[in-house]
Amino acid sequence: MPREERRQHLLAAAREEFLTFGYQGARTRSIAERAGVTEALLYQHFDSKEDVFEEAVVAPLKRTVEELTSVGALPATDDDDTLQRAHTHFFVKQTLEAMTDSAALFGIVLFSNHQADGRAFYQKVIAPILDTAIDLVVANFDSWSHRPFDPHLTVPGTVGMCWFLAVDANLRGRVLDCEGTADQIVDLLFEGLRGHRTTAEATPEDK
Amino acid sequence: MPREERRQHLLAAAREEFLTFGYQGARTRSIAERAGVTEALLYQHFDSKEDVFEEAVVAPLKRTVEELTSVGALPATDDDDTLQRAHTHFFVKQTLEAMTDSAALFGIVLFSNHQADGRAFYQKVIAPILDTAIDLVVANFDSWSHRPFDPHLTVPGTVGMCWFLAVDANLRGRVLDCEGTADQIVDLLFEGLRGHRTTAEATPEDK
Amino acid sequence: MPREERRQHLLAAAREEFLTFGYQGARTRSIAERAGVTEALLYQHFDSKEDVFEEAVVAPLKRTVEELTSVGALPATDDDDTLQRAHTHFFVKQTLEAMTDSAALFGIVLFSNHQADGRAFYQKVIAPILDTAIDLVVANFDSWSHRPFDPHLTVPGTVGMCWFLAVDANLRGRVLDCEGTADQIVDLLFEGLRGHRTTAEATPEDK
Amino acid sequence: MPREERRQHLLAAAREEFLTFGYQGARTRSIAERAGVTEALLYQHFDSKEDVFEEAVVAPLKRTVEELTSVGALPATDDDDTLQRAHTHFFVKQTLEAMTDSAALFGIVLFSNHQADGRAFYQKVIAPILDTAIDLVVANFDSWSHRPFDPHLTVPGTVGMCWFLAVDANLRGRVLDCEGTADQIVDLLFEGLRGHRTTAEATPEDK
DNA sequence: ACCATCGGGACGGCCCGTTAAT
DNA sequence: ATTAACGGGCCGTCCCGATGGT
Repeated sequence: MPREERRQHLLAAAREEFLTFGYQGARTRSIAERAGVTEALLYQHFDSKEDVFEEAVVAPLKRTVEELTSVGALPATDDDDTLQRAHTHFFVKQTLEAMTDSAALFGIVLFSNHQADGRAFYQKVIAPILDTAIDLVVANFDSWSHRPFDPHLTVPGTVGMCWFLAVDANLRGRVLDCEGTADQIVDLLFEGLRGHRTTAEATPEDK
Repeated sequence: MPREERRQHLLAAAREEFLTFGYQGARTRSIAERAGVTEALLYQHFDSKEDVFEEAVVAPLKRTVEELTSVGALPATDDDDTLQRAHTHFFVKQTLEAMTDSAALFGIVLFSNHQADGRAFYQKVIAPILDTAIDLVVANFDSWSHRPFDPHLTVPGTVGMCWFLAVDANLRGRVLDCEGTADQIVDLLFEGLRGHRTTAEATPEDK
Repeated sequence: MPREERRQHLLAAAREEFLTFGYQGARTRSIAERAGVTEALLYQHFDSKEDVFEEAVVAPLKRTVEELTSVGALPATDDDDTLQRAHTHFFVKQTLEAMTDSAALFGIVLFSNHQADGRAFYQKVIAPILDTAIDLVVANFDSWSHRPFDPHLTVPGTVGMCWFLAVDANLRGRVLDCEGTADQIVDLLFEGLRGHRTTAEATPEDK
Repeated sequence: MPREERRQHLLAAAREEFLTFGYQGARTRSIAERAGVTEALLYQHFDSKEDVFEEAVVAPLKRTVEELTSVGALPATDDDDTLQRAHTHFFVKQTLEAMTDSAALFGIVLFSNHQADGRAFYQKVIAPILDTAIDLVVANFDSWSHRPFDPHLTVPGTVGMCWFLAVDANLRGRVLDCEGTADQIVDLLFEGLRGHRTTAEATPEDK
């Protein structure tokens, strides 16, 4: 088997193992077995267990996060409420989709880490992208009409919703309808639960 | 030292250790050292590492969850929007406060567990209380005026917000202002971000 | 409870435990539990686990062996075959009875000892009494009529028979009829050693 | 070193250790050291200490016992006293030789076992072959002339003699002359069991 | 004086992550 | 790419002293 393919097999096996047992609970032996090879071979592709973890779990997560960042950075300025909303919808959907695959990975990295450094990962990888997103929202603050709100709360809050919804679906063994869920989240964010008197169309279609 | 006190010391030490390193990463020796005793003594108070984990981490978490359930079960029926809102505010604040202490514990239990059984814990402990809360919302559905929404999304979504906000504060090393945060969350939930035309007062006080 | 009685209880409990699990397998905790007391108390009556073993297992065994020696030393000289036979019968029966109680104890001491010193016990305690018995037989060698035989084989051989018969009964969960068994053994021994009158009487009572 | 060879080395080392200290007294670390390797390697060849015991001690013992059984099952029917005697001689000698190697192993298995299951081993392995031998004797009961006797006593008795003689030699640090000992034992047995011609020849050759 | 509770140094079985030598 | 091998360490607990209650 070509070297690169073998490597990918090993990474997939490692991801499974780490997801199931966490970093400390994962066994290099099991990883090798999952990939159908000997342990020694694993150590010809990677330097150490930590290296495997980095490549199998942390790296993909970083990639996911970076994609989200670039996505969020899209159009920046526009004075239209509708566009703002479409923009948010896109971000939320993207986040949900990312979480569908990676919700558990986040959990592992944040809470089951090698050296109590979930905090480090968060501060170095997650927090910055949240801050970027917040900055973006702040930058657009005047370009659309809205009630006053604090992006330092709404942005992490929204991400938290997405994460937990993905975790919930995952742990219940269901699949998340990203598109529909994104619709509802965005609607909730922009309109709120309460019926708006003037916008007469809301009341009749009560569920 | 009296038996019960020693036990509490050990539990506190264990909680620290588990929070820092996860279940598999925690060392029974370290737990004992943190409590200033030998490992042997630890095993006179608990049967096994798993037992320690159960008592130090899982049990308190269950207690927290149960308190939330009882809190959520409060008044049930009322036809006033304001009351509904106050009610929600209370629940959100309670959740935030619970999360301030236990956010990381949840992470540990869900993602760094002994036998890949975070799922089991979720399905047996967390999911039911979410469902209870959802049922409650459904029961009150007709007692107040609101736009159509799906509690299966908004309830977990709100909890997810609270959790992540707590995790965020925790990992950034900040403290969360539960009261203020609850205010904002409830406002966001009920009113949405977008300014409501009729309520003319929203626009001027733009940040 | 009076000190001596408590001590006897402890010794009995210890004997049980040692018989069941051997020296290394026995747990001082279990011994105390069997006696219904705490471990600490055990150590007020005995200095160490080894001390307990010595008093509960080795000492009784020595006593048993010494009784056998004194028994074997009885009449010493007599020129009568019948007396010789009665004498042997007495010794065999005594041995069988001793073994009924102590067969397993011998096993423990010889094969499950603390420090590989089953050999030492054998050489210091068992071998001498075998040698004494052999000397006795040699001393009486000319006082009765018999075929030539080597006491160095027949004496240990006889003891071996007794031991194994007791072990067999013990492990099968049966009780040994010492009297009847002794009869048969002696008959077997003598009709082999002693010269026979004629064959006539043997054949008819064939089974 | 090739796997199988290493395995045999380990088994030999284990046998030594178990023979010296019994099951509970044996240390897996010592076994490995005796074999000149680390403990970790021991556990790549065997699943557990008990597994090692089974393979190093119990299995060889079973093999020994089975050989004895097949040996004992030889010619079954013959009407000649001499043949009967030769037959017995063969069995006794075989038993003695087996015991020379395995006497202590028997002791270990019966008296120093992991879980007080010497009894189980006896009932499952030893008792059946004794019973087989007894049945064999019973089957040949009418094919030769002899005094009445109970094989349920003489068969275990003979085995007991052989065992103890081997144990005695072993613990005294001597070697057993199997051939010569077998001669004497058979002589002892038969001149007791079988009817005798006349006494005349016995007396003069007194030792 | 008797007894139990608290406490620990030491080690036993097991095996994990990792390297040489093929 | 495998087979053989190991240093080190974890969980569990065993045997045994002090230190207080009654």
